[in-house]
Amino acid sequence: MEAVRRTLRPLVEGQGIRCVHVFHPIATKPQSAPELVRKVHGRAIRAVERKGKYLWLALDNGGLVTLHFKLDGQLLWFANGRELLKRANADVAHAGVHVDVAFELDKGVLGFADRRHFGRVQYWENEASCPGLAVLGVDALSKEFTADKLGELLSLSKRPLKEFLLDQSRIAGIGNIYSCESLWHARLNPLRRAYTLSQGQARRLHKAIVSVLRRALECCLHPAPDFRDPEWWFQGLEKIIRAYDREGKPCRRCGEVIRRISQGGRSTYFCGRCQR
DNA sequence: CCTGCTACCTGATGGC
DNA sequence: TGCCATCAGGTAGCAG
Repeated sequence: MEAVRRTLRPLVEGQGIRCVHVFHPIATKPQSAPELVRKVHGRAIRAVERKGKYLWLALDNGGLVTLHFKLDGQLLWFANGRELLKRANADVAHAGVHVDVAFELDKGVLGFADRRHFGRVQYWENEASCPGLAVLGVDALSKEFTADKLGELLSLSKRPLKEFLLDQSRIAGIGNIYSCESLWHARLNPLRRAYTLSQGQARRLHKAIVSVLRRALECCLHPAPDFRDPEWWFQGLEKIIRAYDREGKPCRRCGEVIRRISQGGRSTYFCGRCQR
């Protein structure tokens, strides 16, 4: 999401929103689509911000449009309204592309698409009024996320490390892939209870989280996303992945077979020998 | 407060 | 081929 924010910023910052289209109203649920259109029409985009996995357009009236991609959401970019209306939800043979919501700006059109319809585009009067945003803990890429802060959070939780890392209300921005990867790098077993870590282990985990996220961000920015291509997806992430989705393959550190278990309804991949 | 379960959707993949 | 089960980068809402 940070790579998306950085790429999107120069495209939209400072631009006026001339027209809002909601092609699939499910994308604004439980908010009403006409209300989103009414509130956002004619406003200007002051900034593009992010916390955890929430991305938002900060508007000139203090309001915001939050974009949450869930599992499959993505941004699209069209040259103008004519191109948008020609291609949005049209036949693939006619360069059609699935679009849920679109914002016609002074120069270009920003689209939001999620065929699975988990993702959301919503309007809020201020940051505090968006519940999902309000409950987020410290952002994992922020300077407030220090080793001491992580140590303190760990000491307050009895949950297994893997579930602890996925809890956005403690640390925001770590998902299933990066939690597996961080624990692999820190050589910590995902089933370990958070509060049982020593200070040294907490520092190791902090270092692992930060380095995994920084390297993933570098990866996702080179090359940067091209929102004009609806097929676009992050390139080169595979080359930094060490444990995720490697069930049955050898651990890249010790050679033991990577295991897959279920924790909190999600898959966890780890090495049972070198992660302790 | 905390934890665990289910729902929300669509599409890809693999076994038979 | 078809059919069915399972899986997917996330969160919200609910019961206990």
